[in-house]
Amino acid sequence: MGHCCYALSEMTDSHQRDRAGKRERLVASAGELLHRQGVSATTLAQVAEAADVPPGNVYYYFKTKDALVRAVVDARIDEVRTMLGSFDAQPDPGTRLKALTRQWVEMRDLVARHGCPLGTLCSELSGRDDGLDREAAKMMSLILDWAEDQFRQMGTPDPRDLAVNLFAGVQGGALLANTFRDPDLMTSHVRHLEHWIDSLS
Amino acid sequence: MGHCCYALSEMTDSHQRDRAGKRERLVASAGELLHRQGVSATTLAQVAEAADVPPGNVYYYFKTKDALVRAVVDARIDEVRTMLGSFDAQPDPGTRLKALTRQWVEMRDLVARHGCPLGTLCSELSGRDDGLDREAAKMMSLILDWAEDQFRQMGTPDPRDLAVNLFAGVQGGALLANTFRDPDLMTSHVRHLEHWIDSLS
DNA sequence: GTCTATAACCAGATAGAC
DNA sequence: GTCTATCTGGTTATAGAC
Repeated sequence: MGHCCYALSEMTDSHQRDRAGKRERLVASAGELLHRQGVSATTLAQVAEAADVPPGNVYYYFKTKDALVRAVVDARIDEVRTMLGSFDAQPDPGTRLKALTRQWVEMRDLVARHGCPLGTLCSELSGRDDGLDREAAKMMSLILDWAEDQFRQMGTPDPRDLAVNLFAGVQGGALLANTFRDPDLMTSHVRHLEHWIDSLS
Repeated sequence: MGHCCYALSEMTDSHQRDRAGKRERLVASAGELLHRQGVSATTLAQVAEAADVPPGNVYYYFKTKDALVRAVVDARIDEVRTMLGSFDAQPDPGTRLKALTRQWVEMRDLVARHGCPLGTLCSELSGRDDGLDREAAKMMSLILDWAEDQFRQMGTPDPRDLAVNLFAGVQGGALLANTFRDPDLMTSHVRHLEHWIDSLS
């Protein structure tokens, strides 16, 4: 997340460097294209070309298109975990919560162009018969549970409702920033949310 | 909007009853399918079948698929206008704003299943080279401008920011309700927003 | 184990029949 | 004026070549 939104974990086994390299390039390219164009509008040929992999060759690395999408979602889940973990360095829950919302300010240009990478995925994957919608929901659950915990540490009543309120604000702000292609909308809206956080302590 | 979310304006010319009837049935069916499945995942064959029109025949009524999508967006814009107009009956701006948010509570089941009919459209149509993204943005502009005006009537400072804050909350709540398939999330979140509105006056 | 040629299918769009 | 048979292109997926 954050500056390096489409980043993925480093490869570990140098024996399988090329293979893993291609696989990861495919997931990275797919993640970017899924964000920019949506899931069903993105073709495997586009993903292959963006990853510099021969077209049609995608099926060697992923049994089906859905499997590739699933890999993208799982990568996002990892990114969310890493992001939340990085906030532990902050001294108090209010500062940690503002470190969360600041992420969306930092990727405001990306958000204005293509929407929140998490929100658009959840929106498009919602209501699928396979488990992909639930997988996408995990991204949001991680954040909501984490935020709820922060509010609880602040000693506020109804920490879950506050977490939902905060993150709904972030997601709704991202949607409007995208709709109006206006990164500044994201910035000023998050400022509003941060003032709200400060008002609670 | 509201209870009859996919409703369209009545036909006017009984001479063209069948023709207009089919055209409107196509727009209504398309609107529902676009909401349920998304734009690019919806095929014209599905729309034709849902509207009980011969497949392939869609092109007699709409030059292209984009033209059909545009007709759906325009119909939504009209629905938004009608909805906002219906709130004029309310006595004061605070009550009018709560009448707005109440709409999303009333369609909470629809929202939980397929997302906000306005938000998902804007999300998917954003960043298109044709003017469809701007057309979709009009739906949101109408609501934001109207809400801004209500806040201004309440005499609050920064009415535009408050309008954005309110509607971002609604849209974000809809996204989370959809992600977790939980209509109650929409209900309780809107209650939170309504308390916030009350706290301003 | 890695990749390519091709199959099978389905989309949007059109020419022309009624 | 209304509708249908068909075409073209592109997509997912696979069988089999290297």
